[in-house]
Amino acid sequence: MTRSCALRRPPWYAPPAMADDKKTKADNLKLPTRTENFSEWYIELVKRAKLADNSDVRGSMVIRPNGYALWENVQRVLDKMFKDTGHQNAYFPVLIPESYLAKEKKHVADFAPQVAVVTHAGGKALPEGERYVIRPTSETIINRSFTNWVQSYRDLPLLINQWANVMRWEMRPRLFLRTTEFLWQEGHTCHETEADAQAETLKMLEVYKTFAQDFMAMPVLAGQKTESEKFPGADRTYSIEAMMQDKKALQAGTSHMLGQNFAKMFDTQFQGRDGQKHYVWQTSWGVSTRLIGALIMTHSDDAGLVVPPKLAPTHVVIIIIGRTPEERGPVKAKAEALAADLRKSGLSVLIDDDETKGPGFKYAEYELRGVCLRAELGPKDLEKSQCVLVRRDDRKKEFVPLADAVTKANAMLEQMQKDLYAKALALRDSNTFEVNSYDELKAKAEDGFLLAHWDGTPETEKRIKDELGLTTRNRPFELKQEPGKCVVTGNPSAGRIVFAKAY
RNA sequence: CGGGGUGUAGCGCAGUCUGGUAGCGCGUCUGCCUUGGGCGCAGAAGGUCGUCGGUUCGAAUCCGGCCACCCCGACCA
Repeated sequence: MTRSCALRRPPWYAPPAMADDKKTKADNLKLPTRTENFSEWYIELVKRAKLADNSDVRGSMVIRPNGYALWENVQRVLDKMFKDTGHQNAYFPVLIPESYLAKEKKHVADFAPQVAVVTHAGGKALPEGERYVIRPTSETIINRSFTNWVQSYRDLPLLINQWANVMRWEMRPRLFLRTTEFLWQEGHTCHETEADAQAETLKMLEVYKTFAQDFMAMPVLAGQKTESEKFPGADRTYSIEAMMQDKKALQAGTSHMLGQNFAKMFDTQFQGRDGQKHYVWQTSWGVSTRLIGALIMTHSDDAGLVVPPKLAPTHVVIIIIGRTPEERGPVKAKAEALAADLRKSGLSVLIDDDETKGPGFKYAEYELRGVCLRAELGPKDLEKSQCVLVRRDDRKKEFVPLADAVTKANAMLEQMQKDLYAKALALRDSNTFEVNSYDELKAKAEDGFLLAHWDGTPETEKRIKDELGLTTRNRPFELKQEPGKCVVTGNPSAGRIVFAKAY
């Protein structure tokens, strides 16, 4: 059928597809490169590594097992950190009476465009005033409970966290980074004094920073957000900001000092040591599945996903090599023994004994999926009592005696964790600049983090955003604050702030 | 919501200009073969060509409406 059809073509006819035939099969399977098109690389990587799919609901995504496994590891580690700092988990409803949001004027005004409203239920239109919103965040409904829970200063501090989904109607969704529905945790706490609440706000920001650096191997700048970047309803907002490989900034976590704003709206009061009624001081803080996007864009390369060992669902994959059952049998036995030993040392191990795929295919496949370490084991290795270990990030082959394999694998993973951090830090440092004039700010707009003096006014901030597409990220604690002159207006500035293109 | 683009097999695409009833690569399935960087050979399955309508003897192809998705802007963790 194919043939007769082809013959019907005029003799000079050559299907355009022929042009691509020079490409090898391997070329066709490759990802777009980061330098060619970063955003296409990202999308393709997410899909090909089977992390997530777009769903038929615009802006919503399906998180596939490979992607969800990453989130589960994020959850496992953070949940422990929260509990170690005295927090408890609870769960609050996904539907919030619309009237709750309206109680906080700034809160409702800023969230309104992003909120999905339930207008019909039980087969009927809900009357005005009895409608529900799907939570975009839970400060309001949680405060409703807190009001009942808190009676006395003895009930404080109240330290609650919830793992949940939230919904914010987004105009321009992007897998993991910005989806209409996303998974997150939101911590909500009540304190007796302003100082206590402020301390909690910074403590949790520090927890996020530690998590980002020690587990995600992602350097972050912790600091305070400006007025206009502040959370609606907070007194102060803090964030951790990371630099992706395309030099754009990504807000990876936030922590808010809420003051008494929500307490006053919901009358959350306690009887103090002085016998008088006082409003509680509150905080809230959260990180989301956006972290998975951050993880990908920080470490991955043109071959696929790279995951820091401390968050990797699979640490080692053992590839069995051999032609015949006679060859494969002993190799497989040895592989299983090795896997058992590796597992005993705390690693997650996969053995690939699929005979229908060649080793080369498997190497590429596990690189795409981000398995940290590949162990190759074949007949030649058995003769020498060795195996081949290859780190995902540098892909250098090492021949290791089987007797040392467990120790070596663990050491390599530990080194990989460190190297990933160092590499990410080097990227950030070499793309962070002090700029001292508007022209320089403009010239370097695409170049990374720009430390500039700013007069502190929302007007100037907006002008820079409108004209250059740069937003303030935060005022990092680690950045020494010395007075200077605003690069736009020349007015006095208390210190430099980070400007960058942002996700 | 504005500007641009794309809808054809599971995925990536050609075919549309010039109408004649659908093809390529990858993947999948079967058999043989192969295994240290995406093996090879042979065979097979798989598509109401986004959707609705119009023109025509005849529409993936021409005309009109609608829908969806992607990219760029406004919003954002």
